[in-house]
Amino acid sequence: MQIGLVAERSGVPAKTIRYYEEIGLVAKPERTDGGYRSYDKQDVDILRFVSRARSLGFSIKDVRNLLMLFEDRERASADVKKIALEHVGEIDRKMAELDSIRHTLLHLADKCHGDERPECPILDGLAFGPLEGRGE
Amino acid sequence: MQIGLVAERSGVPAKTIRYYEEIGLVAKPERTDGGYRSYDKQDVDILRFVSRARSLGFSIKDVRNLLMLFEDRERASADVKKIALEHVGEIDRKMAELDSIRHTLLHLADKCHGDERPECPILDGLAFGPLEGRGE
DNA sequence: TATTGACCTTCCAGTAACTGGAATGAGCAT
DNA sequence: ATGCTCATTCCAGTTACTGGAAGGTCAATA
Repeated sequence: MQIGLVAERSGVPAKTIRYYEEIGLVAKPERTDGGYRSYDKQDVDILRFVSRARSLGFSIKDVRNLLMLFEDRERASADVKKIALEHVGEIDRKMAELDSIRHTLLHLADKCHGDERPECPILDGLAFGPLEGRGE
Repeated sequence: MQIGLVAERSGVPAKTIRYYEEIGLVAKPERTDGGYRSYDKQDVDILRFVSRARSLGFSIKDVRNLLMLFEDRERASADVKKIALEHVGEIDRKMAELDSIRHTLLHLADKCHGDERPECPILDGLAFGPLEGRGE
């Protein structure tokens, strides 16, 4: 499978795939006689995973750690478990924040009567604060 | 309130706050006689919102649109409602993706027996694909 | 009142993570 | 052999910060 198809299937532009290879985020693929990069299905899966994580605000460094978690055969099983679960915690935090923005938006939509009158008084209130009883 | 305190309370570094001002993402604040920027509580709320959105993978452009949604007094109410709800859809998509990564991680953690033996055969399977019946 | 120290200012340079474009090569179809 | 599409490398540009220098503000203290 060559890079264009992988790009299409994974949602990661060919340019970005080459960049990821350059910085060592993903492994160098085989090359055809003509020098073309040659990928398989798993590469698509990995790139899709990377794409997902990136679009959710994980840094390249984060993603690197996550991938290492899957690939590292040397690391003790208990370690992997521990780190994986820590990442789940991080994800839960992100989900809570998404939900917070979701609430803010829903609140805004709710305040709009849906007619033509321009009246969505959200900034006048405190729509941006931590919703419901400030945690921490 | 001066910039350092705002930085601390919003979680956005002072440097970044100045940058956001420079690109017009947030409004220029008042200045004290000495030339210091002077903020109020709402500025903190706005910056916290920005910070949240950015850390969840929304681009500056996205954030700009979201903020405009709250601030634009001219736009028809029905419009605002419509756009806000579209953003909610986008957020739901993000939440599903987060959940997908969450599942992948949980699956990995589950496969680790927790003892010392390095055996977490996740890449050997298909842990990176769309989990359970490929949607789309 | 002078000075110290924390915090602020602007400006400019550097980094991270892409992204676009030029120049060129590969591989298949007419 | 001539297109055409897709690939290659390389270099330059963009976005969104981030660090550091050089210097000003301000409250507290010697």
